[in-house]
Amino acid sequence: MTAAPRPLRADAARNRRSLLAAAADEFAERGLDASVADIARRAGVGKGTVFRHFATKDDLLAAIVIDRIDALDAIGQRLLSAPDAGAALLEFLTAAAHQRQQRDLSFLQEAGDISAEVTQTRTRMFDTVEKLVERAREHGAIRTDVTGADVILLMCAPNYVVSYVPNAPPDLWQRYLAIIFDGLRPAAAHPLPYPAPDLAG
Amino acid sequence: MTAAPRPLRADAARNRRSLLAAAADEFAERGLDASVADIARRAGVGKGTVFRHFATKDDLLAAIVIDRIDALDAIGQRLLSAPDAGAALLEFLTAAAHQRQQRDLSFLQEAGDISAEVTQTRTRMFDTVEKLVERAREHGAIRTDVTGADVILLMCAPNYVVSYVPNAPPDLWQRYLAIIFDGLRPAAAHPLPYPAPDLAG
DNA sequence: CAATAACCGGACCGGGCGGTCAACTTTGCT
DNA sequence: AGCAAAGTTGACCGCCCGGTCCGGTTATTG
Repeated sequence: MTAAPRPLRADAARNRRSLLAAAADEFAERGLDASVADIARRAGVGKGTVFRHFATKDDLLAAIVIDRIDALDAIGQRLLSAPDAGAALLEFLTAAAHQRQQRDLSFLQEAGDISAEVTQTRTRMFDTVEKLVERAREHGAIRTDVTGADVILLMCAPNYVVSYVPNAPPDLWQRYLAIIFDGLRPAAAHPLPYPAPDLAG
Repeated sequence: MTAAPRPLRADAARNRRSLLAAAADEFAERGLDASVADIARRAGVGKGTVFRHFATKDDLLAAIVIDRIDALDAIGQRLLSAPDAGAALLEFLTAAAHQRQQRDLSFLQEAGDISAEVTQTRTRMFDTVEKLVERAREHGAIRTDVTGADVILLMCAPNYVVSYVPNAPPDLWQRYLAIIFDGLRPAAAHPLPYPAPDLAG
């Protein structure tokens, strides 16, 4: 499907790369409403060039988001065959938080349903998480009443929480990931007052 | 301090009230960048009137934020003399989440240091939370290695988490508050990999 | 019931945004 | 080297935003 009709010209490919990098940085610093003009300037490129490569600002965002989600999914896939299922889940969450900390990717979630491709990629990653959770549950590493959806939702909480600390040290998220993960352990085990949601809707 | 120099005229007072209500609703629905024009329309008032009552959009926001924080602080103060310190802390967090769920007040946090008065009010509430946490810790209701700052930071996580569920049932936050609170219990008790932050900075 | 001070409202302003386009430059093939 | 196709650029467009301002309106007071 969608076989690449033509290879990209050398300068175009180079510009595309700097554009993606600049956009990721700019979005990370300024949030979802970083301006296209600033992104272009940061990439050392005219504003028109941005729109040649990405029809819309949202398309640019989608390209970045898909890239990140795919990277996360790959990590998850690999961890599916790790020996300790509980440690694997924790490591996945650590990787996710770490990725979001390098460049604050809170916008990754804010960017809801930008395109069908984003939705699709995200669904793929959700599946992987579901499997990780199931495995951890079977091994008794996490309580039986939490689902993949729960973990997906809680996944970004550490970064969110830390984002309200003025000059936060870069690894502070580890503290809150630890607390939340402790809440997922069987030892915690107080009954949950509400059923888990279905993220497919 | 700041003794009211003149009572407000009847229509002015009425408009001010509708303006605050409309702004709260509009901010809740559209987020921090709801437009002043929309707020004015919703309040059945001209745009100029908004700026007569609140010199700036941020001032309007600050008025709402201060109101909410004060309400929360009052609840906290009351709970300081509750018999069960652990239950009191949980109830405070429940009240906080409930308040944020009625009208999504995520912007409450986003609205960082809008004014000195906001900072001051927030600091007051932080003190109350600190006391609640201390009491709960002394009663053995929560683990010894979590601080007031931890609780303050985790306080808004349930609402945040739920905000990414497409058509979330209104009480879903209870599930995530329960999980996170379980992570605060002594039973969880895995050592935390990072020291707690200082929110005063 | 005036008279006056307080208040209201919406046209208006400057600025920044996402996105377009036609003139110009670069690339890569022959 | 030469030339068509691909790529680049920045001025430009329409739009919406926060904030201003003044002519008209309304509440209050004696």
